[in-house]
Amino acid sequence: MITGQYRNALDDKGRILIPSRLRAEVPGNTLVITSGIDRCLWLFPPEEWKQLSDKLMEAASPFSRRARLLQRRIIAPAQEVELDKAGRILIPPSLKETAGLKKECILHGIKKYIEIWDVEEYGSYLQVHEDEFQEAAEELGGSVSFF
Amino acid sequence: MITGQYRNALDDKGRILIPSRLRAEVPGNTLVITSGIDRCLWLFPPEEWKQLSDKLMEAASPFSRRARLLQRRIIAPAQEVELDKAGRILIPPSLKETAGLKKECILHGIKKYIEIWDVEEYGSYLQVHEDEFQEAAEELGGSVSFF
DNA sequence: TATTATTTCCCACTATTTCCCACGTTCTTT
DNA sequence: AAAGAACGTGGGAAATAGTGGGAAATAATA
Repeated sequence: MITGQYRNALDDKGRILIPSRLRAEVPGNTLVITSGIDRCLWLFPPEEWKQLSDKLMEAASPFSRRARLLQRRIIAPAQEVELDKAGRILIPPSLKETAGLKKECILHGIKKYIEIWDVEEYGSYLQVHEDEFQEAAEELGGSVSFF
Repeated sequence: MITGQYRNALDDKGRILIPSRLRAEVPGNTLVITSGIDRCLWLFPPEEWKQLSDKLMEAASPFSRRARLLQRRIIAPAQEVELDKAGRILIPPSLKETAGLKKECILHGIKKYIEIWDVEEYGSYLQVHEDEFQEAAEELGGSVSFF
């Protein structure tokens, strides 16, 4: 169960350290990186990736415009990456660009996968969606309670 | 039943003491800390956290915009923290920042979880929401009575 | 084929985290 | 009131995390 939010930097070679707390939750030393929804990258343990991509493909005949779109956005950009001895991965340049990563990044775990954001992109994402978040939380008030 | 309001200070290393009265109500010596709604942090006993986060994840595919937002705001920042021998926890830097904690903090128990606020943030929160509080209290007047 | 550029692997340094201990203050008990 | 226990705070040292950079290996270009 991967959670926790961290701030690390891309170095000049395009490498970034996966925070050790997150790393500890990842089996093996390879991950699948791909373009996420919203301006970020998604990192999956190979197992999780297999499940997700299989599901995406099932629902997805190449004759459906939407399916093709999903496949192209999520599946096509996926690459396997290895953790080096220091626990870093090399971000493929094309993905670095699509996510708008510059130097300072936010990494966080969402239970089953890890997201990587540019710090500023994430800041403005949160800002733009603040009202929507408050609404969503308010709605939860009706169905989720602690007791 | 965790209740009571206390004022403790973060030290230079980002540690804060959980007041012993609150600590006494916590089973074990680990808590889950995450970003709350409004500018504060929430501390849950692992059990409670599991329940809450499972509920949040239920309705939550990464392909729903609203679900992603909730996951990013509530689930992603969550981290397990251990109480040290003195009964303190280390506030992860990213959370310290999101909650705007400086030094003096308010800790209070709300039945099943603990909130941590920066003293000043909390003061202005109360001020800003005073009217709304009065209204809410008024509404309750119709349905809740002490006897 | 020689030369240059890029990638991969490894090592090293610094900052942060973790673990432990210590001290003054406050509360409780006798 | 005195003594002891527990509470709240601080800090030092060892271990680990995070970052940078050089050299070897591979790929690209002329």
